[in-house]
Amino acid sequence: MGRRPCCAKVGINRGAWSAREDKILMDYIKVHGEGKWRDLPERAGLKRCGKSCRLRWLNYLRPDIKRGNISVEEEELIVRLHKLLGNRWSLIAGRLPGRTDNEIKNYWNTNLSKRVQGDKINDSNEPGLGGLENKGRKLDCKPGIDMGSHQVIRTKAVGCKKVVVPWQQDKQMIHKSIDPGRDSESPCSSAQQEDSSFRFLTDFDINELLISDVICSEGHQGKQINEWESTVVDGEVQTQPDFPVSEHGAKLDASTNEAIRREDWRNDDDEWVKKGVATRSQEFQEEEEAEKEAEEEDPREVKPVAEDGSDGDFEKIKSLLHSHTQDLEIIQREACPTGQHYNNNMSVFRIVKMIELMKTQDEMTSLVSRTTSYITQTCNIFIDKDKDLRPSVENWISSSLLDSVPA
DNA sequence: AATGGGCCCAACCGCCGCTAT
DNA sequence: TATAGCGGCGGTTGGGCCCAT
Repeated sequence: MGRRPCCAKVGINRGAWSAREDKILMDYIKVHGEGKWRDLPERAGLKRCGKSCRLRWLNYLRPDIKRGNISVEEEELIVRLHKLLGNRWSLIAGRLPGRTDNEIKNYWNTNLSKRVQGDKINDSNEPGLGGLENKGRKLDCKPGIDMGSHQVIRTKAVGCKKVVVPWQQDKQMIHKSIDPGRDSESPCSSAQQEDSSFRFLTDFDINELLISDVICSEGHQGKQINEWESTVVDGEVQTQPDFPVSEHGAKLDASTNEAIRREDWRNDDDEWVKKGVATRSQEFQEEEEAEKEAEEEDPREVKPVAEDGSDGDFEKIKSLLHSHTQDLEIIQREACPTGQHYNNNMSVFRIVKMIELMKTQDEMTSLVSRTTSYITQTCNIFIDKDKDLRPSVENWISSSLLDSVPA
């Protein structure tokens, strides 16, 4: 299956943009906004390829682009993010407001990569950025950050094959499912798994998400899991009264540094898993007890509709979900300073990407735990009570999410 | 002053993921 | 389910500039 070229090659201007072309493009975008790049040249009267217009706008004409030299602080951040993420320039650029991926890529290739190389050769015995100099400047880098060899975090969509989300009555299974060292066998009965209307909430292996996707995913091929994704996104933001969404922006840098500092879980997956097995069993027991206590007092706890036979909790659930889909907007806004919004079909893996720099692994584990718990809790209400009502709730969850996510 | 080499960076190219149909 | 199309990403290119000879 061939792809037609993005534009006709004949009659198209190439090379450097003239001031007049820039003005036409800026004026057009000012009126019509970004997007529809393919049609833009014709509509705007530009003899340019749509992709060329997009690039010109994103890398040069955008009003929020920061001009001037890259500061020492920015440079250090680039180095550290590159250590963490590898050549994923757009992600790195997302952490440097006003800087474009192209600019950072160029800066890396022309300045930093050589110095990193030199650092590896000349300074192999000394940890840190000892050999990293920039026109007389020396980066003030924290000890323990090795410029040379590193293992980057690679996020990748993970195919969801297994069912691990447990039923309400066996809450301990929730913890089992997120513990990398424990048995990942599905706690759900086959009959429950076959319930197609519920499957979109359960077709998900948290073990894979945690180990392969969050920590260092490799060898997995993504696939679309839109229905489930929406729900988990919903759960992700809605299930955590202790999740300080409004403070995320302020915590971005601190959490990034923290993520980089935590060499222990990045350098060796197996080692991390071992550590996790050793320490998490006890942690989860403690968390479980704490949760039990908290649940008894939590006014937001949603009781099964079956208890009093009314549907009143449906409205309560709707209200909770709605309030947290608003939180999702905040997360998006603060996690995407470049304005690069994710589109309506929010996937959990995109969310993971967004927050991977903001959250440590432990936070992530806790996040998935709460998400799983909430989804399970919510669904059981309808499984227990009213099979006819459940699809409408599922639909409502999906549609309300779509409404709440900025285009 | 002419020339050649190196550097910088805007722009291009090709591929890929996602979405709509 | 298959396919077409769009937007985005990362690697590469090449023109212009600077500097040493």
